[in-house]
Amino acid sequence: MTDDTETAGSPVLPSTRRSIPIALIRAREKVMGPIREMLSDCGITEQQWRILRVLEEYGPQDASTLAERACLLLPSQTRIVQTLLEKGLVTRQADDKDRRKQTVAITAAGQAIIDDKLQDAKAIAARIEEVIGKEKLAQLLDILEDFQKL
Amino acid sequence: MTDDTETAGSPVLPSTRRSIPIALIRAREKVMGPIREMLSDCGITEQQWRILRVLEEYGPQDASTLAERACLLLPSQTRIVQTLLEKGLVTRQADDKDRRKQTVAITAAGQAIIDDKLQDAKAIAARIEEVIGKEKLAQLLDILEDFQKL
DNA sequence: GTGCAATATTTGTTATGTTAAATATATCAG
DNA sequence: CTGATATATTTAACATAACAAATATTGCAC
Repeated sequence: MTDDTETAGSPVLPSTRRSIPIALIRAREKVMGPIREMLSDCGITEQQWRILRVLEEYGPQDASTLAERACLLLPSQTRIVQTLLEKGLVTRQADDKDRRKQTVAITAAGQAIIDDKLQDAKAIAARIEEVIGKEKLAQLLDILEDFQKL
Repeated sequence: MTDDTETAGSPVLPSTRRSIPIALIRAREKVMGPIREMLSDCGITEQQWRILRVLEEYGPQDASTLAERACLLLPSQTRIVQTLLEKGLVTRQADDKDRRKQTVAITAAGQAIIDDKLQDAKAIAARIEEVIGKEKLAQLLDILEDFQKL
């Protein structure tokens, strides 16, 4: 099927298959399918998982930095961190130097959840690599990183 | 900064910068920033815009097909289409052959909104192309399409 | 110290994601 | 033709998140 089949009256923008934001979300939905399944097993949402992953990678950090890295708005993050606190998966405490800042950190229980899902996550990553190819995947990640320059 | 700076105790998964789902969402957030700004001007949400874009590209189509293309669950889409109906941007009518199916189509008013935003959208696309590069952008879109095979 | 900016949280509203159930139509075996 | 099943979509209900505005606290310049 070419881009001209099945079109409406007069498309004035690039095909949605060649639209960056739509192509990104379509790819992401495909990737997230098995991951959401994995997470629903342990009662963790996508955003909660993202916070845990960022905390694991970068260590304890203030709320603003965490929100930037986890792609969350601060008010949303505050509520998500609260539920993670109740679950005992993270801690939150005021910074000693600047008491406006709240430092969030992952707990052993939080780390345990990541460790538990490690095999699943690796299997999902392997499946993706199998379909897309190692080389293209590396290219993709390189290009995606470039978007941070926007 | 290397991947080893600022790490927590023992990261067991790839850096979030090399994690496909997180890299996809980070890139998408960067791209969507100016687009959300553009859309807020005309009181259209991201999902509403996606529906209009897909309807413009593929023409009138049944709800299931539309949902698949716009990356929306049917119940969410039903509500979004209802608000688009109230705004007069789309129409919905039962299919003649199979009256279970609902055919959704964009109206002239809906098309007008797309046309209105055309210049803005082109400027945003041009900015992305300027930063990422035409060639890499084409590569990116090719690779993202491959994810549909997952 | 006063005023202003910065950091987070809190609150309220709206929109969406998600699951299950309900509705309407179509298909098909008998 | 009837009843059972399958398909397409909507509705309902709840949880989550986006977003905007208000509040509280701290840090900093003057």
